[in-house]
Amino acid sequence: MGDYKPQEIEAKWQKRWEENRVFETEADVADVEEVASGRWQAGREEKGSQDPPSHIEGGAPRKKPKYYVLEMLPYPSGTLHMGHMRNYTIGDVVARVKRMRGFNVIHPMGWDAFGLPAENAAIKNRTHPRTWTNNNIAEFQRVLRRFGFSYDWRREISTCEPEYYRWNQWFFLRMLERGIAYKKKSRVNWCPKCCTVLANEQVVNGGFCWRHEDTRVEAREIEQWFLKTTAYADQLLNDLQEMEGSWPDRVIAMQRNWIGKSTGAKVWFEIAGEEKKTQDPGLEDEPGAPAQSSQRREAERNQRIEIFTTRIDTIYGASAVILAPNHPLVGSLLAARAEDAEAGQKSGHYTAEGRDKKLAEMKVTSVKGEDIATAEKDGFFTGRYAINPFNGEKVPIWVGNFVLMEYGTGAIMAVPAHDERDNEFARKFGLSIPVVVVPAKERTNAEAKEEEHRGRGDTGAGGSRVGGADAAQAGAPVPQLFTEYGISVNSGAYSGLKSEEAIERMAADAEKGGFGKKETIYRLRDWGISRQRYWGTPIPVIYCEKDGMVPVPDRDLPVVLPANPKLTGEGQSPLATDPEFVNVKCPKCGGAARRDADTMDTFVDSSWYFYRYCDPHNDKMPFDPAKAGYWFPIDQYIGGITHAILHLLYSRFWCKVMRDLGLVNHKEPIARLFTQGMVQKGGVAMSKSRGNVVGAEEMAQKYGADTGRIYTLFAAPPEKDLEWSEESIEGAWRFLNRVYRLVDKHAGPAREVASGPEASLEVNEWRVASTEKERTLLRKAHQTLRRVTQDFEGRWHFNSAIAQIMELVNAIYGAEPLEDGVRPEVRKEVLELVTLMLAPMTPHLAEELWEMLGHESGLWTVGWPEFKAELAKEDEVEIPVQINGKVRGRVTVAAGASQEEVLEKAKEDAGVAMHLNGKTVRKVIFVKDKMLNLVVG
RNA sequence: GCCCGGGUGGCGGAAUGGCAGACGCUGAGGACUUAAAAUCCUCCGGGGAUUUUUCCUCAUGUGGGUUCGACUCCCACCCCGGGCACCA
Repeated sequence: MGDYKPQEIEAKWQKRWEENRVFETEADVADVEEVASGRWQAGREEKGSQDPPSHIEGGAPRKKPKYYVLEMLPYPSGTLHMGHMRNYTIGDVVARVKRMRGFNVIHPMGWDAFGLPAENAAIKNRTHPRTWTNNNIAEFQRVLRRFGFSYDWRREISTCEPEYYRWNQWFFLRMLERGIAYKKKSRVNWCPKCCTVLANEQVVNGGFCWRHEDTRVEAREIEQWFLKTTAYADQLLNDLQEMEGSWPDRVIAMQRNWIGKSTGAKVWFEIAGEEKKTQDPGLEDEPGAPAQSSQRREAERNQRIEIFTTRIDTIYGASAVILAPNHPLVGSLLAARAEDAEAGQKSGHYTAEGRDKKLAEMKVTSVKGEDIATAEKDGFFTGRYAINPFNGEKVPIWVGNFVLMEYGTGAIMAVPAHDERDNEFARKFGLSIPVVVVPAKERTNAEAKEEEHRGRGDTGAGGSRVGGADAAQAGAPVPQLFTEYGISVNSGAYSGLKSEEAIERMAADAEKGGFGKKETIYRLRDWGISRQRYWGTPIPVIYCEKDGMVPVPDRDLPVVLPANPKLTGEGQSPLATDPEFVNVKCPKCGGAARRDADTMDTFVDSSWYFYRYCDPHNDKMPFDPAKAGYWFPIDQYIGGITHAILHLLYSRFWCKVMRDLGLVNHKEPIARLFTQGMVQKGGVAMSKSRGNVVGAEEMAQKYGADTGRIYTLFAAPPEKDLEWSEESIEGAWRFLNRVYRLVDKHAGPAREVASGPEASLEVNEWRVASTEKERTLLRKAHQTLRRVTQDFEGRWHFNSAIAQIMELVNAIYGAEPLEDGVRPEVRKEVLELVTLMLAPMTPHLAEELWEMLGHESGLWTVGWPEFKAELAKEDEVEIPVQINGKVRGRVTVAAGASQEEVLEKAKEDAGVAMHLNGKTVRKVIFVKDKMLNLVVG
C-alpha cells in the first residue's frame, strides 16, 4: 500500500508523545516520603506539614523502581552532528528499554551554556554571548526533538541562567564557610599582549599565545580562588574501588593516575655554614653586599631545605640537593654570597651572569607540562651546601629545571645510582654516583662485602662532592643504574636491610631525630576556579577596605552578570571594567567596596547539574534532598572518554562536599559509567573545524531520524569508534523499508484478529494448533526475543541485537507466502515481536507499525514482550560429530537426546564411520544439544 | 618509560571453552522491466582434490602452553590506537 515516509511518521509521533506527555516523569510519592522522613533533616522544616507538591499526584506510579539515565550535557555550539547523535541514541535506547521494562525512568537534557566560545563569538560578531548561546540552544533543541529522544523537557536546564548559577554561588559560599574555597597566589599562563590569563589549551606551539602566535606565554603569580579538592584526595581515590566493574577500567585508571598518591618521607637538610653566621651575623656581611643582606640571612638561618622522597633508603647515596628554579630559597641562596658564584665558576661550569640568565630562562618557561617534559636536563650549582642529616655529609645544592615546584616540596635529593633522572643529571654535570642499593637475588655475602668496598671507594674519602668531575676523572667504574628495591649497602647502620625495611626504619629514625617524617603526597592539586572572563558565574565575594573580604550574603544572591559588558578579549576581567557591577556597598559596614570581578570555571556548572534535574525549578535550594535522594545515584551515565578525568572527578568531589553539607547521603553520584566511541570520518573524529561532519539534521532530512539512529547502533558496538559509511547507511535504510513493507502487507488481515496480550492465548494452544511453518516462525521469533533481551540488558550489544532482528525478518520473508499455512494470529504475533523489539531503537517506525497492526493506544502503553521458552524450544537439533576434535559428520536428533542415542546415530553416519574404521574409541565427550566428540586412537 | 584498549574475509563486525566468519556493506550472476531505479533470488576467506553431489586441508598478529576441544583461558613476543609522563 503505502511507502515508508519517515519524515511524516516521525513528526506525527513526536507530536503524539508530546500531547500525551509520555516522557514526563515524577519521583514516586511514597519513596520520596520515605526518603524524606527517614534520612533527611537538613533544610526540610517546611516540608513536614506540607502536602506533596501538586505535580506528584495520587495517580503517579507507585513502587516502580527508579532508573536515572543521563547523557553528558552538551556545550551548545556549532552544529549537531552524528557524533553527538550516537551518544544520545545510546542513552535513549537504554531509557526506552527501561521504561518498557517497568522502571520509573528519568531522562533529562540541558545545556552547558557558559564558556569562552560564546564570548569569543560575541566579540567577533558584535553580539551578546547570551544571544549567541540562546540561539544555539534553540537550534540544538530543535534537532534533538527532531530525533525523537525521550527527554522530559520540563526538566531542561541552562547553566547560564541566574536561576541556575545562583546555586553555584550558593555552593561557593558554603565552601567558603568551610574553608574548602580559599584564595591564594598561583602560577598561571600569562599572555603579556592579551594581559590576561590563558587556559592550558590556549597555550599553543609549545608555549605561545593562541591569539598572538609570536608572543611567548609567561608564568605569573596572581591571586586566584581555589577549591580544596586535595582535602578529598583520599576519599576520591579510595571510593574508586566502588566503581570497579561498573566504570570502564581505563577511566578508573586515569583517575587514580591523576590523583597520584605516593607515600614516602620528607627530610630536612640544613644549609651548611649557617651556624657560623648566626653566631656572629654582623661581621659576616661582605663589603658591598645589599643592605637587606643581613635581614635575608636572618630569614635563611632557620631555613632548611625540605625534600620529599619515596626512597629514603637511598639517602646515603645522595650526591646533591636540587631545587626547583622557582623555589623560594633560590633567591636568598644566590644573593647571599657573591663568592659562591665564583666557586661555581671555578668548578668550570658557569659564570655568575650565565647562571642568572639560566635561572631566568628556567623560571619563564611556561607552566605547561609538555614543555618541561621534553626539555633537556639543565641546572647549575648554587655554590652552597646542605648537610645530609643521616651521615652529616656536605652535598652541593643545585638548581635543576626538572624539579617541579608544584609537586612535593619543590626540592629533591639526587641519588644518581638509583634514580633515572638523577642519573642523567649527574652524568651531565659530573656528580658522583655512589651505590647504596644492590639487587637482592645475585647477592652472596662475599659479593655484598665487595660491593660495600666499591661503594666506599666511589664516595671518596669524605671529600666534598663539588660540581667537579672528580669521580669521572678518577676513572672509577660508572655504577649501573638500579632503581628497584634490593638490599642496602654502604648505608651505615642500615646496610644489609631490605629496601622495604630500610624505608620504614629510616623514616622512623628521621622522625625521632627531628629531621624528617613520613608523608603521603598527591599529584592532585586544588582546583583553581577563577577565570578572567565575562561569560561565567560571578564569584560572590566583595572586598571592602575596612572589612576585607566579605562574602555576599545569601539573601543577595544571585550576583547577576551585568547585561551589557564591554568585551574586547584583552586586558583584565571584563567585569572589572564595569563600574556599576564592581562598585558596591560593603554588606558589613555599608561603605564603598568592590566586587570580585572574576567568574567561575565552567566545570563548576557541570559538577552538580544532574542534581538540579531532580528539582529544576526550586528557588529555595539547589534541589530538594528528598527528590535527589529518590533519583540518585545516576544509574547510567553516558558520555565521551574526553571527560574521563576533569568533569567526572570534579563531579565526584562536589558530591562529597554536598554530603558533608547534608544535602545527599551517597558517596558517589554515578553508579555506572559508559564511554561511547567517537564517530569518525576519514579516520578522524567528526568536528566542525575539520569540516568532516555529517549533520544530524541533514541525516534526518535524507533518511529520517530512525535510519540515523539504527545505523549508528548497528555499525559498531557502542564503545568502539565508528567510521561513517554512506553505503552502510543505505543498508540501514533498506532494512527499515523492508520491515515497513512486510508489516504493511500483512496489516490488513492482522487487524481483524486479536493477538498477543489481547488474545490471551496460552502457549500450548499455539503449539497444538500450529502448522510446521507456524511453529518455525514462532520459534525463531522467540529465540530472537531471548537474545535481543539479553543484548539490551547487560551487554549493550545493540549491533548484534539488530542483526538478530534482521535474521528474523529474513526468516519471515523466507516463509512467504505467509497466507499459505500461517494464520493471521500467528502473523500478527510475529510482526508484533519485530515491532516491539525495534521500538527502543526506531521508536517512530515502531509506533507506526504498532498502529498499522490495529492498536489504538500507543506503543508506549505496552511493556517489553514476554519471552515464552516453550515456543523458543527446538524440536530437533543438528549435532556436529567430531573425531579427535574435527567435525566429520552431523546427526539430527530430537532436542534433549541422550549420549547413547546420539552416539548410535553418529555411528551410522558415513563420514563418521569412515574415520572410526579400525580404531577404538577411547573417550566420548558429549554436550547435550551441542556436540559429540569421539577421541579415537 | 608506565597504565589501559585492540589485532578475525575486500570492508564494518558476529561468535566469552563446543560447527570461525552470524548480520550488514561492497562485488559477481540471475529474475522482474521497453529501459533504468526500486525490489526479489543465488554466490562471495585461501589452497587442493573431485570436474555434476561433495571431500580434504590451511586460516582469528607471532611463538609456546592448558584442554577431548582455544578467536575465547595462561605465558612470552610483535604491531596498532589511546591516556599519563622529568611526579622525586
